[in-house]
Amino acid sequence: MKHGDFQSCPVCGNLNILDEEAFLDDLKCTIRAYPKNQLIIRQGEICDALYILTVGSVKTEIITENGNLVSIETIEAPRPLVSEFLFSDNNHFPVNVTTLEEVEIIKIPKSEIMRLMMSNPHFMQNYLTHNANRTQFLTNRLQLLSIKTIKGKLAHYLLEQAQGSLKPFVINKSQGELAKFFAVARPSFARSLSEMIHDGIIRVTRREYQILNFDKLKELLV
Amino acid sequence: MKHGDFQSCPVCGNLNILDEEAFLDDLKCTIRAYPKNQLIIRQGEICDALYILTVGSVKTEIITENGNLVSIETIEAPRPLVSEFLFSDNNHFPVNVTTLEEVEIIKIPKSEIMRLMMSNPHFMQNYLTHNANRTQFLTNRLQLLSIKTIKGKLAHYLLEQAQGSLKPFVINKSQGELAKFFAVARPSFARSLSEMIHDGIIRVTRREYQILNFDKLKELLV
DNA sequence: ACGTACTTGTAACAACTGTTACAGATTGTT
DNA sequence: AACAATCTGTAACAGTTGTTACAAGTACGT
Repeated sequence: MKHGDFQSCPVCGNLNILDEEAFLDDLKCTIRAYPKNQLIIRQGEICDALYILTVGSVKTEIITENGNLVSIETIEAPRPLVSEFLFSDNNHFPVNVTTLEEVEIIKIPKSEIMRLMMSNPHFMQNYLTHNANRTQFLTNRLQLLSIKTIKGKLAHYLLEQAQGSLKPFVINKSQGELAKFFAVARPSFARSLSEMIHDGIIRVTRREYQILNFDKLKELLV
Repeated sequence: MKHGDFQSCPVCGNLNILDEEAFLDDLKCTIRAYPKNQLIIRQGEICDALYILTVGSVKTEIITENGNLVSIETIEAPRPLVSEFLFSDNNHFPVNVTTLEEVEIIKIPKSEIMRLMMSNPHFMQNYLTHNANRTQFLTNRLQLLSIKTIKGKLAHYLLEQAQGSLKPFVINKSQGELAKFFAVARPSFARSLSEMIHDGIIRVTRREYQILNFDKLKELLV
């Protein structure tokens, strides 16, 4: 079977696998494709396998009690999906996962992961590092959400994305998606955005953003 | 050396250690005590060891760009501190850790953790499970912060704490601490709280909370 | 090129939250 | 018991955000 780029996955890469086919056969994993815009993991479902996205991209979201969706992130192949929950005592997915395009996913049972972990120190190290990175991502997300104003959130996010450069950069999200990312209402986000544009702090063309005034942008964090 | 309850730590427990003294001596770890109200880990510092809190309790907080503090959680012995960041690529602590009382902390170098992980499957399993639980905690925190109203946040939190019971329960945080936990201003929190009391939804005596009307409380989530 | 689905801009108003300030209550300490 | 430190209640006002609604713009497939 032909399949996606397995070896450059942050968890499954660098394992010194000579024969990938034989390795995957031996692993008792299943490979499956899903169409675009399909909900493949529901919040609350049991998590007893590691999912590896080898082709395509997905998004993860939380459903809040009032039915709102808060986006967590978009994930692009090759990368594990929600690997950080596999070993938790309460092994239920805390998020929804939805495909953004046609995807291919390898599903590896938890028992196999345990075996791999024991036998392959590289795999273990990869897994630990990946999960630690995930936690840092979530902590950063927490910090973003704890900023009280929309302009402050956007400033935090833009400063992070721009990485100190004055060059324009693309944020591949619509305003609606950004609003969900910031957990705010879409028209409110649009208002804050247009005020910042009007004040000459940033410039926006389609999904291309450019910071015009770093100092004013940083002031919005205060 | 006498020290705290090491063996019931979620990561270090159940390791079939016969001689704890010998184990700790062999581990090249250091044990150290800190006084009350001391900042022991600063946000941004390098993280290259596992910290295990064996006596006392600490709190963790994030400093946002505008200088506000957002509390993440309080941690009680015995438990590892910020173990979830030890293996990240960017190995800086993303939080401050401050003692709430006199504490004792065991510090184990990262290299020793790697060795333990390889040689002791129990330790590895413990570590994985603990970190997975931490990630679930953070995801839950994320969900809480994404609720837009203060009453909604409090409702979410109280419903979680009460666990379906009508009996009073204690939340060991002041209003100021709860406000920091919810990332809102203290007087705003007090106002929302007093309105909910006035509306007969909850009853509060000191730090004892009781839900009087589950239905109305759940409505606040909408 | 046409239509559909999605995206953006904007307005008016209600609702909510932050800020600042101060007085009174509670707690822990000496 | 007295003191200091912390915590709580509350008020007025400004500032920010949510809601709803609608028009206009853009992207995409056939």
